[in-house]
Amino acid sequence: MVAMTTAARKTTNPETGRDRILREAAELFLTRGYAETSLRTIADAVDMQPASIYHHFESKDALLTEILEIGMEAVTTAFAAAAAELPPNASAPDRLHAHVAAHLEALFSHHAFTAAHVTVFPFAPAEVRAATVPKRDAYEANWTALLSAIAPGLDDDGVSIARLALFGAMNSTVQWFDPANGSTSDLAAAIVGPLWNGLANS
Amino acid sequence: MVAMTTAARKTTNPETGRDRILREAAELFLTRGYAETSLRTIADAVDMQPASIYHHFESKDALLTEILEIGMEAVTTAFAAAAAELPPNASAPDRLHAHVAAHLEALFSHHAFTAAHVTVFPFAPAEVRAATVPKRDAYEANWTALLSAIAPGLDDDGVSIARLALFGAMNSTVQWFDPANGSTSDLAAAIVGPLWNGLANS
DNA sequence: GTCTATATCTTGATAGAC
DNA sequence: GTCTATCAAGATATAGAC
Repeated sequence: MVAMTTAARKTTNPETGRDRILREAAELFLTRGYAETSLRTIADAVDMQPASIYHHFESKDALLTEILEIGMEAVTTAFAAAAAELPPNASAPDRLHAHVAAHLEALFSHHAFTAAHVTVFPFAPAEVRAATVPKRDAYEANWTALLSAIAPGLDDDGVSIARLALFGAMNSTVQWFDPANGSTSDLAAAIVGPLWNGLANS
Repeated sequence: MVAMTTAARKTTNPETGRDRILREAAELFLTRGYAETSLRTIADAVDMQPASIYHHFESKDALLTEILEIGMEAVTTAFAAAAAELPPNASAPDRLHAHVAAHLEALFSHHAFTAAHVTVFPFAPAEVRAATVPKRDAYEANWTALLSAIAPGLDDDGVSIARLALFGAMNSTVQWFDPANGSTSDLAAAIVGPLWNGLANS
């Protein structure tokens, strides 16, 4: 059970059997749920026998854990990349838009992995959740810092509520937004615009 | 398999064995997930044998269907009640706050039933989802009408996105808000305030 | 690294006594 | 209306050949 980093995984092209299992399983967990998806179903999707999966992953839980970790790495990397690309003197609404767009783009480009985080995580077995919590906390801290900086009038509770409500709004998009109908950047603008200026001005 | 309305159910006090099953099952589905919760677990929670549950519900799916229906009735009733209580000349932000507060209040007072709607519905068996969709659509139409009225500057797409993002924000509260830490009305104000006036002014 | 075969357990659901 | 007893199916996981 070797735990590779995303970097190591990315240099290992092309897609291995192991990667294929991860990808198909993530897709199935996302659409059907974790407990609802059997190893037989996953095995069918990758044209293997159920037993063969155990050569790559020690258990179904370990498979889910790795999927969730990949998803959290994707949004964390996207957040850092967006910060690096912003001009130093970017305005507050521009910064907000850049990070919302980055989150949404990661949500849809690594769709199965990141979206599984949104919908599957709450019902994952306790051990699986516990293994993923530290990375989630670190990512949330990025957002707390961002919102504090751009909305200095909010107190700590206000920042918390704003962050959680914004997460709720962004993450719910996996259940209703179709990237075929527009770019994630436009979607980000449609969310950030009314949020920044207020519905009062819309 | 008699399908009672909420009204009929409410006049049938006190809590029957059947009601107890509904309540405990809703709680378990919410916290552990539907597929993750066995009938044996539900039976334990109500101090019965698994077989006894089948006297009240014809299947596990039927039990979930009824739970989801109760939840949707609760928010629909709350929306109508909030509309009825508003003065005819209430301001747009007051109307928005009243309905957000009503939704949140219903979410937490009928917590297990309405929150199950948020988290369990996406993974419910297809037949269960199909049975509940019409009531969900009707409820959503209420919000579309409300948002169109109070933010006339938004086009249809803008209204849709605003509604979905707001739903995402409101419904995510079941995963992080604790009613012991404040009233749902205050929570509604904390969400509606920045949303209405804009983060730019916060 | 993938297979066949199978062990072991848990699941939703049923039969029938009381 | 609740029970005991049980079934048939499906689950995760393992053993060992190739």
